[in-house]
Parts: sequence; C-alpha cells; structure tokens
Amino acid sequence: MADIARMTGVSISTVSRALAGSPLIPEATREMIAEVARSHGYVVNPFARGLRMKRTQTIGVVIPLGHEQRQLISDPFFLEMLGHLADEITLRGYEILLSKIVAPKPGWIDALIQAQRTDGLVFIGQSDQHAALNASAQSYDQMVVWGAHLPNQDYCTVGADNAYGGYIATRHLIDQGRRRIAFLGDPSLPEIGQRHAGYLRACQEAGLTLDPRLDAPAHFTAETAAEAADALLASGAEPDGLFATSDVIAMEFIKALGRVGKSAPTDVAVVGFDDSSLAPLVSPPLSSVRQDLTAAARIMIDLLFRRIDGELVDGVQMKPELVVRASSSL
Amino acid sequence: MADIARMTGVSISTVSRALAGSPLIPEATREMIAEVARSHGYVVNPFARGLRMKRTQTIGVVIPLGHEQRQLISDPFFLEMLGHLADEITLRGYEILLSKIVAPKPGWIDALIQAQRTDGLVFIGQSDQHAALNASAQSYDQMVVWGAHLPNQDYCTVGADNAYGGYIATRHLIDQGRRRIAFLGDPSLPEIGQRHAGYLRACQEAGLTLDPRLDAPAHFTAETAAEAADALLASGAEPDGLFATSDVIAMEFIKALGRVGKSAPTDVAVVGFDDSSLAPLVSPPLSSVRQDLTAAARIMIDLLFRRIDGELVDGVQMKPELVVRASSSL
DNA sequence: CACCCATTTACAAACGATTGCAAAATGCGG
DNA sequence: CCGCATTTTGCAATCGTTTGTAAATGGGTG
Repeated sequence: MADIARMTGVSISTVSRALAGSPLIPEATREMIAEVARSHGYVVNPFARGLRMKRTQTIGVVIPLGHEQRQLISDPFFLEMLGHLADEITLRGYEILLSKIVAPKPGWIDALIQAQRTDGLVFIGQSDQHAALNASAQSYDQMVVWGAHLPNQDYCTVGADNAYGGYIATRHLIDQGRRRIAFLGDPSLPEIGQRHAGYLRACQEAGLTLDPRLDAPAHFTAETAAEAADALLASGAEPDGLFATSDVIAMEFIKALGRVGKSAPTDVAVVGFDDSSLAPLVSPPLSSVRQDLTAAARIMIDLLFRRIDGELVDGVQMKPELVVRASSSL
Repeated sequence: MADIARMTGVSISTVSRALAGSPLIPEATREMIAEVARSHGYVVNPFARGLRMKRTQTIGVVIPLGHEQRQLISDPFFLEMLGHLADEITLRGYEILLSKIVAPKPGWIDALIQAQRTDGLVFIGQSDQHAALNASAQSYDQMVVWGAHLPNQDYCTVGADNAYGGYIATRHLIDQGRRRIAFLGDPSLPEIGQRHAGYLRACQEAGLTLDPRLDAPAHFTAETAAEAADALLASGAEPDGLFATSDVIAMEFIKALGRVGKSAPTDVAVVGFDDSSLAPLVSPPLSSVRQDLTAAARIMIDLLFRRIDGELVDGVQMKPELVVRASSSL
C-alpha cells in the first residue's frame, strides 16, 4: 500500500480510505488510486486487514461426521448443500473455510470458534453432536445448523419438517395399499428420529400393528445400509413397503431385494429421502421426500449474516414434499 | 498473549516461543505456559501470525466450472475428491479455503493468488481453463491441478491416463462383440479429449469404420446428457455399445434406452467413467473406468507441499482400471 | 572473588493495514 | 487579501504476533 501511495503521490491513509470507499475521499482521487492499484495487481492484504478490523470476511462451513466417517463420500446430499451454500456465501463477498470433522473430540466447536478464522459458522447436519452444539451456543451466537429442531435447543437450526416428511412418505405407502411398512434408518440421529416419529404416527393412524422386525436401524453408508437391508429381508418380517431415510439406503434396499429375487415396487414399494440428483436416474426411479436445498441454503446464510450483525434470529422449518416415482407405485 | 505472559510471569516473547515449540525454551517452562494457555482457551491469532510470518496455513481448493454451472451439483466425483483432499490437508494441520468458480473471468486465477489467503492452490479439474492455468503458472509455482497432462503445459497435473482409460473401456466393448460403439462426452475438455483419443484408437485397431453419428458431444449435466442420449438414439446410428465419459452420462443413456423400449446390456453395452459411488447402486450395475481418488488426493497434496517448499516437482499420471459390471456384459 | 561461557529471558522492530484527530488546502464572501 | 467554513490529507497509534539482538542469570573455573 505504501508503494501505491508513493505512485499516486498521496499518503498511505488516503490510499486505504480510497480503496475502502470512504466518503472522505473525493470520487476523482478515489478512481485514480483504484486504477493504479488495479494496474499493478495490488489488493489489500487480508491478514493485515483482518488483524486491524477483527473481521475475517470468511464463513466456516463445517461437515460434522460423528461415527459415520464415510458418509460424506457416498451421499450426494452434502455436495448439493455445499454447492448452494458456497454460492450464497460467495455472493456476499465472503470466503469459505471448509472443515470436515471426522471424529469430534470434546471441545471441537469451541476450538473452531477460538481459532478466530471465521466470522460465523454453518454446520451441515448435527450428526450426533447436539449436546456439543448446545454447549457452544451458550456463548457464541454466530452459528446456524442444518438439522432438526429439538426441544430445549439453544442453537439456530434450519431444516425440513422431518416428522411431516416421514408422515407423508409412510402415508403414501399406506395409500398404495401397503400394510407391512418397514423403516430403515438410524433414529438416534435427531433428524432421523423425527422422521421415525412421523412414520410411527402414520402407521398408528392407519391402525397398523407394527411388527418390530420391520423397524430396522441402518446407518448412512452404502455398506452398512446393504447389510441392514439384507438383514431386514432375512428376518421374516416380509415388508411390502419401505420408508428409507436417505436415497442411498433406499437404493441399497432395492438392490438387496434383487438378491432375493424380488423387485420394487411389485413386492415392496420404496420411498427414499432427500430427492437427491440420483433419485430420478436409477431404475426404478426412486420416490423420495424432497427438501428444497437451494432455498434452505439461502435461508441459512441469510440467518447467519443477521446473527453476525447481532440480530438473534430464530431458526426456520421448511415443509418437504413427496415426489412420487415408479419405485412406490405400480 | 500478553495476558498469558502476565499470568505466567514471563515475557511475551517467551510465551510466543514456548507455544511455537522453540528449542530456546526449556521444557518445564514450555509445558507450564502451554497449560496456562490451554486452561484459558487461548490460541494464537492466525491473522497476526499470518501477517508476521507471511504464511497462511491454508490451502485453497478450487472447483472451476467453465460453462457447466450445474455440474457440481449432479456429479459425485467432486465430493469424493473434495473429501479426500480435505482429509489430506487437515492431516497436515492446514485449513481449507474453498472456491467454487462458476463463470471464470479473465485473471481469476491471479486474483486468487494476489488475495494472499492461501499458501497454495489445488484445482479439481481444468474445466476449459487450460490457457488461464498455463498463464498463471508462469509466475506462480504453488499449484497442482487434477486433470489431463497436455503438451506444452507449464502447470503440474495429477490425473488418470485418460487415453488409456478410453482405450480399455472401448476395447472391452469390442471384446464383448460390439461393433457400433458410440461415444458420449465433450471432447473439447482436455480430459475428455484424451478419453476420446483412446476410444478412437481402440476402434481403429479393431478395424471398425466409424459412423460419425456414433460420435456425439454431451455435456456433464444430467439434463444435457439426457438430450444427447435421446438424439443419439434417434439419429439412426443404431449403436450396440457405448463409452460414456462419466457415470451420470452413462446412466442418462440407459434411461434414454428405456424410453425407446431397449435396455442395457442386451441392446447396448454401456461403460461409464469415474466408478463413482453410485455406479454399483444402479440397475443394471454400471461398468466404469475407475480412478483411485484416495491415492490421487494424497499425491496431489504431497506434490503441492513439496512445491510450497520450493521443490518444482512434476505431475503424475495414474493408470485407471476397468470395473466390469452388468451394464456391459451379458 | 572475578571471569567466562551457556542458558534463558526481555526489548523492540517489523508485518500491512485502519482510523481518530489534527493540520493543511481549498473555496468563497466581505 | 483576509478570515472562516469546508473539504482533503497526513500523522501516528493500534491490531497480535514473531524474531534478531542484547541483556540477565547461573554455575563452574582459575
């Protein structure tokens, strides 16, 4: 900056003010300085600026993977969400600091905050870190989390109405005449727990008596989902409908069906969750509960910036919708 | 840091040296200081540190999307690569600054460099930015690019041997008795161009005369791929084999086949590229050319750090392998 | 006890910006 | 041509570190 000052014959402070667009600098001087800076490829040093301003112009995007280290790799949901978040953050002239946290240690969120590298944090999913998020939210407001809204929760979440999503998916299966409806997912995760509750409510409303063997835990990775699907089919529970809590799990189940000589939707009608980009591509095309991730990302970043500005805005819950394709209707 | 110095009764410089692990500080003092810092949740301010050291402890990961804005969203390749890169970078104690560049403007790479926010750059793919990469590489060494190695190229690439990949895919189709082998992809992109060359070589070696209608351009997004697939099938070219340059394109083609009452592999044997996580999930399971992304990411980051240390290492080309599944063999 | 060498520690100058305050330049009426 | 109000500009402190250099400390020696 000293160089630019010398070249333009003004002082360093004038250059700084001109480049920052201060009203103290007349337009003519300002343009002249900007032009010299541009032609010499000069840009302000973000570290010096950050040091002085105590602002990083950076948003941290965090992908917490509790026990599911490989989830990131197999589930397109993360990339779709990440892409939309990146667009929204870039749009506001901020940079993105990405953190993939594979085995969270106690205090990991506080470490992220203490590091002072970001002006705010977005978490893509709560994973199994509800308690940690709650603890950190006590003293740090600049964070927004994608996920379920839980009772007694002190952090700001944006997410689909998971219970409703589980309800409409199950309800749709019942409307198709299915009676032995299975569930595949890991209800210990907050979002999945709520989808599970919606599933139970739909079953109860329809007066279905639940065979406990139909209610199977399954993790997010393709491998464990395949095992869970095989186990479900071998259990003798004989499902004729399935609500899977992700598209990847649903697809693994359909493959498992094939292994025992059955198919969807003839033998089992299948509904997934996320309506990820691969749902319409597979065969049979997969019915799925759709969340609007473009809107979700916009809302998350909007809320985050308002929180950064000191406004303690609340979270938002979005209504998902069911997209019916061939996997669930004959 | 001044606070920690006061608490421990030493000077600021001693604290700094202790926390940096300098050999000037005896172990006892050093542990004491570290303990006080830890218990008070103190960590050095990365901006002050970066300002003084001219080191950011950050690697920029860049996803250039030339004209294919939506590619990121539909192709799992990026997430798989990003996940592995993140692991490797985190392992070395560096942070990740993510940039998704949707419509590159002239000078965009230099802007990234000038911004001085990173110690080095990794590009996931060259997109159509070969010239820009070459230009920036003249004066900036700390970058590694995933993609094709081109003649007269001044930047460091890591990538699969695309020509070989195209060759083994096509060769496999020929071995299956197929004679009218189509190509779907956009050869104007460097990587795809090389895969195309491999395809042509395999066809020539087998003495196949190429119907130009079999050689169809197709972009990476699901929508444009679907159009290209429909066009190919409507052209009268009557392919009995297909080499698609991504799994998503291959899956779109298989869907298009279904729309005209045909199927894979009976009517057309299909091979994709990337062996992404969805390839084994779809039906029929998709044959695909596999690149080892775990190893690729490790190599890229390794080369990048050696370049940061001033060692002008060359790029690496990796041998891909064909994974045969049901889509290409009866 | 003075001297010297090795360890430890402290001082102070960068690093590259921003900004409150004061000084200089400008414009304008009298 | 002077004085005053109003722009413009510049000085210098500050942000939180690192690190070269110098000083202090401690423990043998002669």
